[in-house]
Amino acid sequence: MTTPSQTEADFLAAYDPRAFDSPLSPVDVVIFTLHQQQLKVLLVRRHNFPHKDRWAFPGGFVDQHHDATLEAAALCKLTEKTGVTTPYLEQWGAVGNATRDPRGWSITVLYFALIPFAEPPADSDARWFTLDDALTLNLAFDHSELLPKVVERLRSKVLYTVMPAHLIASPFTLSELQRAYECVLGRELEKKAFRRRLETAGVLEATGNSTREGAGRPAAFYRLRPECASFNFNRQLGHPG
Amino acid sequence: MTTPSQTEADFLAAYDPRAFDSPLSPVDVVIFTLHQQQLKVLLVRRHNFPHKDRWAFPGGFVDQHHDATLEAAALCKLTEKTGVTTPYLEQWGAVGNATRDPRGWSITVLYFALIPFAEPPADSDARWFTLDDALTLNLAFDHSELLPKVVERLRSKVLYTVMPAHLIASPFTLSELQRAYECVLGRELEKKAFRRRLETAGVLEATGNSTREGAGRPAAFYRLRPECASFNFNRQLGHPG
DNA sequence: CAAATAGTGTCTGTCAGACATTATTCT
DNA sequence: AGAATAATGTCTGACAGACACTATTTG
Repeated sequence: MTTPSQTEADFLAAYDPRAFDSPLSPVDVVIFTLHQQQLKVLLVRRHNFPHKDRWAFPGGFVDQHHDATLEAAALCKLTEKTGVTTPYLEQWGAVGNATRDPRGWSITVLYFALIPFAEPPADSDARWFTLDDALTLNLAFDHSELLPKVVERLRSKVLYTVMPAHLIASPFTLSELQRAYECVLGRELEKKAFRRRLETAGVLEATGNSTREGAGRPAAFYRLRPECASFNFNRQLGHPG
Repeated sequence: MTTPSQTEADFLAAYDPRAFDSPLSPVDVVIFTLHQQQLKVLLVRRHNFPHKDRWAFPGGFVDQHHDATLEAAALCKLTEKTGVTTPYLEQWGAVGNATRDPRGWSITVLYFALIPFAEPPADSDARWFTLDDALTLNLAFDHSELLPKVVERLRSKVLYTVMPAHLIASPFTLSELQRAYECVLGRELEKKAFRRRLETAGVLEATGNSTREGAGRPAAFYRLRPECASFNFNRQLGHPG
């Protein structure tokens, strides 16, 4: 294969990418939002084989000519299904084995995204499911196995980040943000401790206005400082009780 | 492509994996150890194009017939270069773009491993480099860009895990473990706080014996409880000062 | 006024940082 | 004894949990 006098340029000129079987390499995005006090996941119904007509994460193959990077490919899948262009987007990891896709060895790179609620575009094949419903569906490929793992990451990171701020519309009140944390964690938080933590971290900034929305004292509006989008606290929120 | 009456079985029977260009999909492993109070990285010299003769992380393509999973493929690369069969092995993530490999679109799945020091097998093309040296080399592919990112993950996880225990031979003394933390972090830790933290977490177990190694009072030996290999503390070690 | 929601005061417990002190070995 | 290393005692400060309290709005 490599002769003694061959140069790198010779090698590349002669290189045929189809000479070897490469695994399939899809990119999938688990998109979360919060709506009506419930954590929801966006799923699309598959129109093609394999697993035609089953629900799945938005995703697909990298377009080698149009996508410059993996992250760009993931963002593209997300924007296509939601219209959102600047989500919180994080790579969960890669999952690869011989059995997850009936077509053969497949390595998916899984991302997850957090966006404020919006109805999918009218022409879309995508639908929001509550997390509980999504967990009971028999999703395409190994997506039913992956979903709980992605949720686990989300729940564990919520204990030391401001991730729930990305699930709601900005600006928001502290009570709204606290409810977002509570929906993700599935338990209540102490109001005072919650506010003190955000206050001393300095991750939020007040926006001049107040709301009134019905009864009660109006709340101040805040937004996440953009440079704090991935802020990490030194301590985790404590365990319940 | 999909006709109305086609079944999943028909589809799979007709499916040709080579009909589409798949990106290249290597698996690479960044292997760390601790030797002579220094954090070291294992690199191999490339014998083939591209980037012949440059140093690189151990890695290569998945063997679709012999590797059942991505993790098995990573473990296989590691064992081949070090002889170690049960390292601490964690996926760092996937990196994919059109430019990282001159042969074309390539998605690497990057793992990192922590092992107690051992010389590479005699017939091996692998060599330990101090981290500082490795960071100055011009490595193959984008490995010089990736190395600092992997190190960043290591350093940040050391603040709330027992990862350095995997870098040293077991059993170990508390002083040895503390030195391992200090080598990774590049700063000194408070002895009492360090011990109290491990004590109250209950992640170590004493092994009956004591050592003497030269001067001073002999220290007790401990090993990491296997079920605590991925233990997470609720609080991070504080920032220096 | 009462109900509802926003926001604060303050006590307690946990645990990391700092550093002084004691313990056990060797030469 | 003195040097070297291991191990402990204990004070302080940061910050989370708990919960009672005050503040501001609408009806």
